[in-house]
Amino acid sequence: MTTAGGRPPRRLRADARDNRDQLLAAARAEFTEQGTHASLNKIAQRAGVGAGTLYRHFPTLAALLAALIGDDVDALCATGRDLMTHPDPDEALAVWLHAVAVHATAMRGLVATQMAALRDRRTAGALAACHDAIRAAGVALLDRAHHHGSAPAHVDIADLLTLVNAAAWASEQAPDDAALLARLLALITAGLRA
Amino acid sequence: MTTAGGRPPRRLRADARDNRDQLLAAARAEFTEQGTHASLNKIAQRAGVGAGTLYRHFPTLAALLAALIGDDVDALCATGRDLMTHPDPDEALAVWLHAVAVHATAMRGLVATQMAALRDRRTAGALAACHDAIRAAGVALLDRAHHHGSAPAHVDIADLLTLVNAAAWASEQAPDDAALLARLLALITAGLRA
DNA sequence: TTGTTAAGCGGAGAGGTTCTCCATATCCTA
DNA sequence: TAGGATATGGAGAACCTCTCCGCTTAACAA
Repeated sequence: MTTAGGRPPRRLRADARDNRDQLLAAARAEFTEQGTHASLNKIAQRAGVGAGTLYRHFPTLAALLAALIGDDVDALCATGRDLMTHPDPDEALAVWLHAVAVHATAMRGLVATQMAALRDRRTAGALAACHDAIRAAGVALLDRAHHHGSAPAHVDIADLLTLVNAAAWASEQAPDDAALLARLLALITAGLRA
Repeated sequence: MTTAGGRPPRRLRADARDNRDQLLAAARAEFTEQGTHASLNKIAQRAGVGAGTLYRHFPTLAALLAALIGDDVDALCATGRDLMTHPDPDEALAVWLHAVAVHATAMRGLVATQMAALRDRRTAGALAACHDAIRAAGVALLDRAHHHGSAPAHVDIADLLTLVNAAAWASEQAPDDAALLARLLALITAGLRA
């Protein structure tokens, strides 16, 4: 909750803090049901607050998302640290990439919204912190695989993560092909062992 | 223009045909400027017709897109046929995949809209024909690479194309990194030679 | 306890979108 | 040229996002 998560501002009035929590809960519920295309209006309504309140707490969709996925991101980084002691560096990397992809598909539309948000000057900050945390974890695993002799030297972790996210996005578009994500990741990791 | 393109219906009244052409031209212009998030209202306005007319000719965004990209798809298939005589099967496949990706990024948002449309029962038909045509061209090239001994046997062309489209989508999200697409495709094709 | 005040609230409203409906206008054929 | 089939357009319904600002209320000092 502390490394990458969207921290609430310095000090919040008690009622404001309650509303913020209500909003996060409502958003999580609504996103789970509708994907990130859920209406922000409806989230405010579900939380029992006015639209203005939502927009004051979370000026953009990305800010809301960042607050929501912060914990997941921290968990992902912890998993990465654990995997550093895994006996097989190749498998460690593969397992972690899979975890990244699964996280990305936690809510329908998450990947796309994140990618879009990273491009948007207004909102890049909130999500960029999450991204950086993940990249840092990934670079360690990739380095280890490289020194182990299996991964090629010229692979950029940012590119690799981008491709993994893209695969997650694609698998999200085909919800009735549950095995697609695994097949796409296999295609990708095959390249790493080349 | 004949294989996969969105053919106009059987017989069209002369004025209707004119309007249809106006709409396609306006859509192409608007999509080029704004990406596929362009407002359909504005397209109708630009074409000088009412919104109702647009929706009668193209009930959905996907139908409009299918009519627009039909020619591109045919060109892609022709390129595929040409590449069948290329001396190096590996390179032929790589070149063709690159062409597929470039086609997919011709208009911002094209890939995402297509992918989404393929999932939508109302609109799957129009674009599925395009997809099938491309897949047919790809399977020939992949087969050839496989018999040449380079591509692994278990690769599904549909998965490969999905991954290539996903890469195209990702590179579209990062418009200021012009080389990203090439790097992602390199990552993918490295896996094919594994 | 009570008064002051800044923080926070909510919802109407501006301006955008998609998509439908059907009275009207236009083409085409006999 | 007349009449029926076909196509039109734009107002309107129902959504969306995001802003503004008068009102409410928590928090703190006296």
